[in-house]
Amino acid sequence: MLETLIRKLERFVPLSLEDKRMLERATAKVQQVGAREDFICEGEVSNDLHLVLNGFACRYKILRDGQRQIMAYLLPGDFCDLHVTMTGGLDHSIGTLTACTIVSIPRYAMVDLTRRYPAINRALWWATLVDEGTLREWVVNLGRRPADKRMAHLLCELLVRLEMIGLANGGRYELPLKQSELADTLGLSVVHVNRILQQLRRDGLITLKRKVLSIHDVERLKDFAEFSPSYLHVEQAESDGMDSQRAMMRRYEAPPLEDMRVY
Amino acid sequence: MLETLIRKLERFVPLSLEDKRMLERATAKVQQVGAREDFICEGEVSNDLHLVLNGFACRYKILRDGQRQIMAYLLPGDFCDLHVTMTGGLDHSIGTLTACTIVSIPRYAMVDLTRRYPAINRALWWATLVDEGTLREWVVNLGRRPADKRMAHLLCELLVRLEMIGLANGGRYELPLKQSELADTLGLSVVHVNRILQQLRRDGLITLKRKVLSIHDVERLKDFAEFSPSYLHVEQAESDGMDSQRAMMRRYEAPPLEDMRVY
DNA sequence: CGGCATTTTGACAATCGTCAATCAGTGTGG
DNA sequence: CCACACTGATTGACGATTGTCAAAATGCCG
Repeated sequence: MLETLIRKLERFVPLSLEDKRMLERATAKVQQVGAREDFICEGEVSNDLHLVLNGFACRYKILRDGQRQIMAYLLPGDFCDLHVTMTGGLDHSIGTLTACTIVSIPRYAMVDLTRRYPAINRALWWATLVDEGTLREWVVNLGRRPADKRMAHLLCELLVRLEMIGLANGGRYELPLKQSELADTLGLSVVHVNRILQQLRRDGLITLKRKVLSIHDVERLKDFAEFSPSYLHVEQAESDGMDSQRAMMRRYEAPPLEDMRVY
Repeated sequence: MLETLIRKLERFVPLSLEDKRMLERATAKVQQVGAREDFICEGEVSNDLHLVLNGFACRYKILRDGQRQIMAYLLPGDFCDLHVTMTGGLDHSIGTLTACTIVSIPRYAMVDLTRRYPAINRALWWATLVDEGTLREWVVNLGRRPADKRMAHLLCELLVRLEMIGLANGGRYELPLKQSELADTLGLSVVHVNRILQQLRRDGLITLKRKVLSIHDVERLKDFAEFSPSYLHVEQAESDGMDSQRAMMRRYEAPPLEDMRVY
């Protein structure tokens, strides 16, 4: 059931069969949520953590005047509210963008797992740090890039993230977002998003039709957006001839401290 | 030496004398860094973590065209690069804004501490989650607030953070930043920052002279900025008549899971 | 009193937002 | 199959916010 999560975690830290078995066993309820529904609301207290199995969800906040800002996209394999384990409550809402499959994991199960299985502990740490790096990148994007590069950067990030979970290929992926949702992500108006998309199309950088995005020349778009995927900690295991097992070990050894359980 | 850090951590999790003693013992080198110097550079690998003891520092990134975006302010008691413990490298730079005192803590010492002292583990987790919450708030600020509210929000955040470490009082604190640094934080131009500050002064919200900021009516500014400090997890221990010991316990018990070691 | 960094101003331009209308796609019921 | 309604995308005209450039004023330090 949790293949996507496990595959993601194994990008960071190798997990034993036991680790994986225990993770699988922690899942409680699986629920289907329709498109554009909130499934965790601000202030709500829950004894479960949530994980996206399928579909696009997002973390967002609504301001007094009704404006919305999306703070994160939650893709298959992403935790929605891992931090609630410690803080006990959310100061924002989480809703779906498309229909989603959401797994609940009881808080106590997660606490237990992280206490007893150091590799899981480490892996979840990595996942959190990647989220934090992504937030930093969004700050740069919102603060200092003009609308067109901002959009391009987002499209590049989604490309890389979706590639990692097998949902993008050859610069092509399904982008099930409305322009108003892109606007709420990039801090722009819908109208401007529309114009920017058309500009990117005119410039031959992308095709976006019927919710399918095609990036014509990925390198060109990345260069235009000044996109560097390092913050996502992608490591293309096979690309330099290593078999994936060895690649994984090398990755793990990089910080030269055995059994590094931090926090 | 680490009073500021310890006081901050104790806001989240009570620490035993032993915990505190071990933390103190972990410190290695203490260095003085002049104003506006980089002390950790992008890509640089170090076996030490860094903690601000004194002064203002920041995390930032420079774009191709020379623009800078500040992604975080690092105040006394804040870790600069806790996440390097896992990822082993930084994808951005860290520099001082004022002269700073910086403590180095060997990575291995930190790993050891977090493995052997669950309370320290928990406390550092909290600190990280607060940082993440702050980043989310900055995304909202940059994405959806106009320049004046954006500035007001930043000033409120700094007020609360500085109050927590005893560097602000009665809506008044030393703000040693140049307007160009505020601009690089808020994603604005220097000229616009200048005009916004004048507007806030004209509106009677603030006084800012010789690097000292006075907020005339804190509630009014917070309301204007739509600032809610929940993401900073401030809890005013004494304000409702509890003694601080009890307040701390209550805080700790809030998520009702004993010995919660997460991650 | 210089000399330099920083703040402040004004004039102007670019980016981006708002409003309102039109167009296109999709699904429904007759 | 077509009329209809609805949502989302697109367009044009216009306005507001914010940026750029260059100069002047102020503050700070030796």
